[in-house]
Amino acid sequence: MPELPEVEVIRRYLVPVLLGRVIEQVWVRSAPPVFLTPPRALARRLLGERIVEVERRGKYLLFLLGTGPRLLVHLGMTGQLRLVADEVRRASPLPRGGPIEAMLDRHVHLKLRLSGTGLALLYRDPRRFGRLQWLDAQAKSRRLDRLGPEALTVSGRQLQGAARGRRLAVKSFLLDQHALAGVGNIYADEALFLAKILPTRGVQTLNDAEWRRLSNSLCKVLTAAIQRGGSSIDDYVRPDGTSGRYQTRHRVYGRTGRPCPSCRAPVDLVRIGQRSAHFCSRCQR
DNA sequence: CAAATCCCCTGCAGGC
DNA sequence: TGCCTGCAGGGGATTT
Repeated sequence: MPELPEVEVIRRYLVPVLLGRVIEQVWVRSAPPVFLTPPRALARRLLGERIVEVERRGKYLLFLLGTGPRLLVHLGMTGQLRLVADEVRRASPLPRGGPIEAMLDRHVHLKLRLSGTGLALLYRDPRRFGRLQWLDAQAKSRRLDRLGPEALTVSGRQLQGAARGRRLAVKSFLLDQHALAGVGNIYADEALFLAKILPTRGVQTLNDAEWRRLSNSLCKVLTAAIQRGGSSIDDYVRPDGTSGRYQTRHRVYGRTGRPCPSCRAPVDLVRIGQRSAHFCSRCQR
């Protein structure tokens, strides 16, 4: 689900709430394969740590802890980080089916109680494609080290360099996190539309100007999406449960058969590398 | 080495 | 109403 804009929106929301807070209680549900670090060991290590920074790399979030280690979080397709009131309500049970009760369902895998806030941070993930990992103070992470440059700030030259010697569709290239970090299916389609480049084009066929247009389009689309709180299609919500508003601005993603916002021709759909690609065959070349 | 394929999961929409 | 199929924002391991 979440691509770079959604992860960044979550990060910015969490920073003012979490920084300086101590994790004073940890609850885990052992549901493989979410826990790259065994859940009980993860809980033991998180307890008592102070959160000193929250960083993002590609689609990963890193919670930096006071004694040096980090908690690495990837949200997969349906992962959510939610802030909820962590009160004990014995006298008045929660209303059935209410939003808070929904947050305490079987899909919650981790709950961190935050000092001085009355809040808990929940990790919830129905499909369990997300991952949680403890990284020791000096430990290197192969997952992080192998990521390509950040899509938000990548240059045309960098993109071109990463594609050198490769032969694959430009759409597949944008989705390869080792080539470029942060882009997923929505923003790959949107950026290619803005750059007027067909998703099926081989990377070896793009010229300098096209690589430049692509990097500019990536920056433009990702920035606009962050500004509007990300794209809420199905599961994605911000930590307070509210939806993003960029999904209404999608030009081609999820708009198969509907008019291209630029030329009114119907938006096309093809499969590229097992994933759907939306595009306008008139505007994109 | 690079690229294609399969698989991990749940939930939902659409067809019958 | 139920059952079936296909599809979904990700990415890793395995195969070719």
